[in-house]
Amino acid sequence: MTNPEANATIDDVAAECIAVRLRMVNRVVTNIYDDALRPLGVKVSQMNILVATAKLGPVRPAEMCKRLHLDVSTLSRNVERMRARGWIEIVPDDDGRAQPFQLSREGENLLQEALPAWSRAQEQVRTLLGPRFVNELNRATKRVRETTAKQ
Amino acid sequence: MTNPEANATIDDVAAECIAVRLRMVNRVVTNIYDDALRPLGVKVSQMNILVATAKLGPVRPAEMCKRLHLDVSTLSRNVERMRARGWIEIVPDDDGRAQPFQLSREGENLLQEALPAWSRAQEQVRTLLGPRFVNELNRATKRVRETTAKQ
DNA sequence: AGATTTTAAGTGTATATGCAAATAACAACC
DNA sequence: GGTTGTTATTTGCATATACACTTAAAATCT
Repeated sequence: MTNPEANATIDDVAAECIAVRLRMVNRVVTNIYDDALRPLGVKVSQMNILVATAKLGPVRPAEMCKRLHLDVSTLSRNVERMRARGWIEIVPDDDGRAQPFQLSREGENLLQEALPAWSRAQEQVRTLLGPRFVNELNRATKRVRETTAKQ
Repeated sequence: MTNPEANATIDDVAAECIAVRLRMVNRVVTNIYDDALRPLGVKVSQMNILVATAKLGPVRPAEMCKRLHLDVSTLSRNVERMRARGWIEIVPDDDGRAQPFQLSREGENLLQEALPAWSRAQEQVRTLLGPRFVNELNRATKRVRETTAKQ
């Protein structure tokens, strides 16, 4: 029952839980992109950050985290791994606390080389989930961006 | 451009990548459920498995993994953690390789106690994402279940 | 200017996740 | 019935993720 008056049951959770479904689809989709990107030695999680970095130019971790709704400590480790691989580089900043980073030449090369694999995965996933899901995902994403500011 | 003839660009990835959006929404939603469940000392990832275990009765890891599209090694560790907490118990099986498990009494108690927190998170997420997204997620989930059998 | 508060980022710890390889038990084949 | 192959699960390793806490630097306040 979706009746808010009634108390939920374990069966309701099994039948309706949004997190169950979303997390399952997320696993399947992530694996499809990761499979396609494997020959390039990059995972979709890092490609996401690299693409966002390409778009934002030199950007501070905190700013990136707001955009991606990512915890700063998570980004910190990801940045370190990608820096170690030479895909991003730290740039100086007037504020001594800040550690802005940007895409390196190698990072841009990697992205260029990854585009065909990305396209294949993207098409595979679009076919799997259907265009209506993708449309609703876009709307939901906008709503999330507007609603939860993620200090 | 969504034109399959043309080569994708980095801007296309930033503007269209399904994985970026899905993973972001997944992070936000997981955090909402985890926040609600924190007082109970369980995360939504484990609650998912507990609920599936409640529904399936004694179940083998491989069978559970097919249902949830989870890697067997991932489930193996999750089961170990939940067994250590007393929420599930291993049951004997004729096949010496199999390690079927079921919900324990304590596991069922935990689920019962977690229901109100789950309901709050579920409503919060439904409001955030909108009913149309939830509908499409359900359709997409069915398609994933039918399409990718996940050996 | 000096003390306090706020902000930016990194560290410690824990869970979640998946691939590759190892292990163990069953099944099939000759 | 012993060898070979298959299946079920676990382990080793690496990344992704977040919370709590720490550290360092800037901003504010008096």
